[in-house]
Amino acid sequence: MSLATTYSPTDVEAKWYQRWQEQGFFKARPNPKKAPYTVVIPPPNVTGVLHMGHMLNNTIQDVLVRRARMQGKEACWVPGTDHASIATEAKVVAQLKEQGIAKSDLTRAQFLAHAFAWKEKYGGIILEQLKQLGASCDWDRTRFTMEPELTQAVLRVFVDLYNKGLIYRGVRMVNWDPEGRTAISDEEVIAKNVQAKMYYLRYEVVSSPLSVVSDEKIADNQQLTTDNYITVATSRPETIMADAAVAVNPKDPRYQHLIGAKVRIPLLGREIPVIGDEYVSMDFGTGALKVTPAHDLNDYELGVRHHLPVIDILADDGSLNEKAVLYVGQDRFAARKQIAKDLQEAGLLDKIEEYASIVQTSERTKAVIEPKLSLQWFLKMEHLAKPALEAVENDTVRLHPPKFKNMYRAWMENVRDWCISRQLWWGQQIPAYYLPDGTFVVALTAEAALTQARAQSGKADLQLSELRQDEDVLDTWFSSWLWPISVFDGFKDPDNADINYFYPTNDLVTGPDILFFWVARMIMAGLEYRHEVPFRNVYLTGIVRDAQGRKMSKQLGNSPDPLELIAQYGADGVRTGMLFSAPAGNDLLFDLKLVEQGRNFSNKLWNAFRLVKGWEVDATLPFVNEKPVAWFGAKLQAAIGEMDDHFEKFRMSDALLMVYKLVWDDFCALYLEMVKPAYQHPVDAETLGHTTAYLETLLKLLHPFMPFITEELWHELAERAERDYVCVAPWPKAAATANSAELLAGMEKALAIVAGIRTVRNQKNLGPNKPLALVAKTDEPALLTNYEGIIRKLGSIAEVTFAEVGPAAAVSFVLGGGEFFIPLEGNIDLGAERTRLEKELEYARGFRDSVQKKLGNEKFTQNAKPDVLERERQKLADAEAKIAALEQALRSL
RNA sequence: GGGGGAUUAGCUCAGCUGGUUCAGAGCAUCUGCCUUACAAGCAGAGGGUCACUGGUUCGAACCCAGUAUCCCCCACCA
Repeated sequence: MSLATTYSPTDVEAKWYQRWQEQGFFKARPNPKKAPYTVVIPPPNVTGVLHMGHMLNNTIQDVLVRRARMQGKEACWVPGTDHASIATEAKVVAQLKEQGIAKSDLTRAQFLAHAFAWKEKYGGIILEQLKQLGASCDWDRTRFTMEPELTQAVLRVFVDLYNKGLIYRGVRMVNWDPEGRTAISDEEVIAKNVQAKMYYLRYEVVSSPLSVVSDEKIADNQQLTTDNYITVATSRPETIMADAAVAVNPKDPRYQHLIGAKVRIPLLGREIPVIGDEYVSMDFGTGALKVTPAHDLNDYELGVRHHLPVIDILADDGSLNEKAVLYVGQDRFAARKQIAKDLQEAGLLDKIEEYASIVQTSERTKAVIEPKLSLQWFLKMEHLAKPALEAVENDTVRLHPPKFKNMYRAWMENVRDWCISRQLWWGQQIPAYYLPDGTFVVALTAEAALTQARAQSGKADLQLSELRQDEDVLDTWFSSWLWPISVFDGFKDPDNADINYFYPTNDLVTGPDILFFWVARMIMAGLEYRHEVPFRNVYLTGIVRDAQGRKMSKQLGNSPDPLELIAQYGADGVRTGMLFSAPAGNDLLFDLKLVEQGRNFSNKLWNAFRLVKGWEVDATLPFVNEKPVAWFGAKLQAAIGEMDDHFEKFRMSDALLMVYKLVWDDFCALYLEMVKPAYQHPVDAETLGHTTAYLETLLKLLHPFMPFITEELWHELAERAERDYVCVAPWPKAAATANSAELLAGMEKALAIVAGIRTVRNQKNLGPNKPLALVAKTDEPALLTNYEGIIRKLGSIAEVTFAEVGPAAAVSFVLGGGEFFIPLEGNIDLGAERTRLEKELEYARGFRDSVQKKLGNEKFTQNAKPDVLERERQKLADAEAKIAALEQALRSL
């Protein structure tokens, strides 16, 4: 035979992916005769490239989708990409910068032209990469969150929510990203622990309040305040120019007397009041707090309570503006260093302490966030969150693993309004139009806006050119949250065949990092716009880490290139490698060894096929493999049932391991070894028929995991009709065979005898093929007779005989109540044999005693369930039999 | 600071409502084999007082309490 001994995936994979596409197997249409099975892809960034996280995520989706397709469902996997507003804009800005172009030099239209050019060049690379992985998406349905149709959906939703009073515009403290120069949502802010410094600054007291101050109090607190100054602790000395007050706790005896006094901002000299507010903790810092309403949320609220002015000294890029008076134009961090130095020199800095602090950073740009008071658009969340929380609480949407339910609840119960406006260009521009009088209207189109504006202003001659559209775009997630609906055009045409059939989708596979960003909001949008959850199950994958548990990163260089891996090990190998170590919700420690294992498994399967394919049939031969065929049939049925169970519970790893062992251990190592004819001998027709059928069933079970090799072997195994592909073959159904328990138990005993023989071979250093004799003293002679062929073949036993007393020169082993002897000439170490048997006997006795004790316990026999009792009795009987056999064996030594 | 999860063989994890063979798998390790499907392989073996302490129970890896360690999420003390 000319088939190579190793399987080579490269050509095979490309070929089959193309054929599947040609056959249109991945295309899904509403089909009333079939149940829908829908998955929408978490759209990757349009300019992204495949990384290991995508590999895992999409492998899992593909396994689910392929299995559903085989189960006869109308499987629809919708692919697409996300415009990733801030990330993509940042990339484009960086690229332009390299070309010497500043974003500020471009008009909006010019910038967008550059951005779209970039998208045309790099967009969609990732989708091509997914094909190499084998992803069985319906590519005709590929969508992009910023394409015209989806933009329409976004605008419709914006207008609708505005009209419902859920979207409002207002000045609020928001998270400002000075790097991206845009506001971001609370979810896009990541708290980072840092080692920071605490600066203790002196604010000179310039006027005393009317209250009488006792000398005593001043003396007590000499260190902190004197008549001359009050010391304030801050981590941000550069913001003193924005100070509006110094706050102390009114109960604080150290400072009470100063409330109402004026102090002078160090260096700057501006006078600010000392105010009293319960908010201030007396035991933190010096107990005196500088209040900077423009640059801290708490300070802002303090300011509102005490009618303090808001002095915003920071420009959008994080540098100090002219309101700062000092350090104008310097970056906030440079200014911090400088002011510390200047304060020191001026003798206004008491001390600097190291201090473990937390800074808020931007998820995208990593820049330190500035709390900034600004005019933004917000979406009220309360109304939307309530039903979305309920849907998860009552398991209408199930999170896998369920531990995420707690996280989800905590977030939902504390959710704040969503800042949806971004000061960017790449995204959906907010459909709000400002009139010359400063008021605005919200409308789907400029024309509609004009009509509204005329009505609102009472000016019938108002022109379109007089309206100015809001400059901001919407948060990317404001389009992503509509994804399960918008990909089926559910906003444009809410009653179309696709949305009615494919929505709600079934399973969503994504990472827990976007549980709030995306998953929670999709549930909200689904309930608001379809009155139905967008999916039933959410499978949350872990993070792909390296074998040492470190996150994969470019800096560490520990992230393999997925395409390189596929080229080297085959997509099937990589897919199985990833799944071998991917229990839901747990981080996955990626190890090349697992991919190797996956590749080796492909090879194992290939060789099993090679063996079967190479058999010559002789139709005149009788069917000699009844037992193995019946046994493997039973094994297969049991495995299918267990696999289905694993799938229902989203235990993909377990399902894979199940079929892995079924193929490798049961089919290859046992079944094929049992039935395979001697070298160059033909096989009987019935054995070949059963074996081929089994192999086909295994290919089906494996197909969701290893789509390529299974398709290849499916076609290599037989001539197939035009559309007979394993990827659309019916998923095997578990059907219990009548006597399967008996078959399995019988074979298990026979195989234990084989294992006993092989152990003797190993211990005595006999080769695997040297023919041996087996002498059995057993109370189950029928078993031995039934399985004699198998024992002979797998144990290389030439002759099986029964005897009441074993031969003297023999090695023996005890199984159940039976004793088995391998007669050997010469090299028997009687002493060693005795020791081994004695050890075994001691062990068996100990076991028997413990069971006996249990059974002798009245409380046990009264309380235990009957089947448990029965099992214990059986255990006792088995132990007794074994002890008897061992004793007998020792006597005959 | 609040909440959640974890701790089982060298590693990664199963162990589903407490009770089948005195705790399982994969990988790794060790021993022996190039036995014509496969050395990307075959056969076999070793390895765990189930984090610790106490409690409930006839019976605990599993339930309860406490301790320790680790991880995750949330969080406006300057």
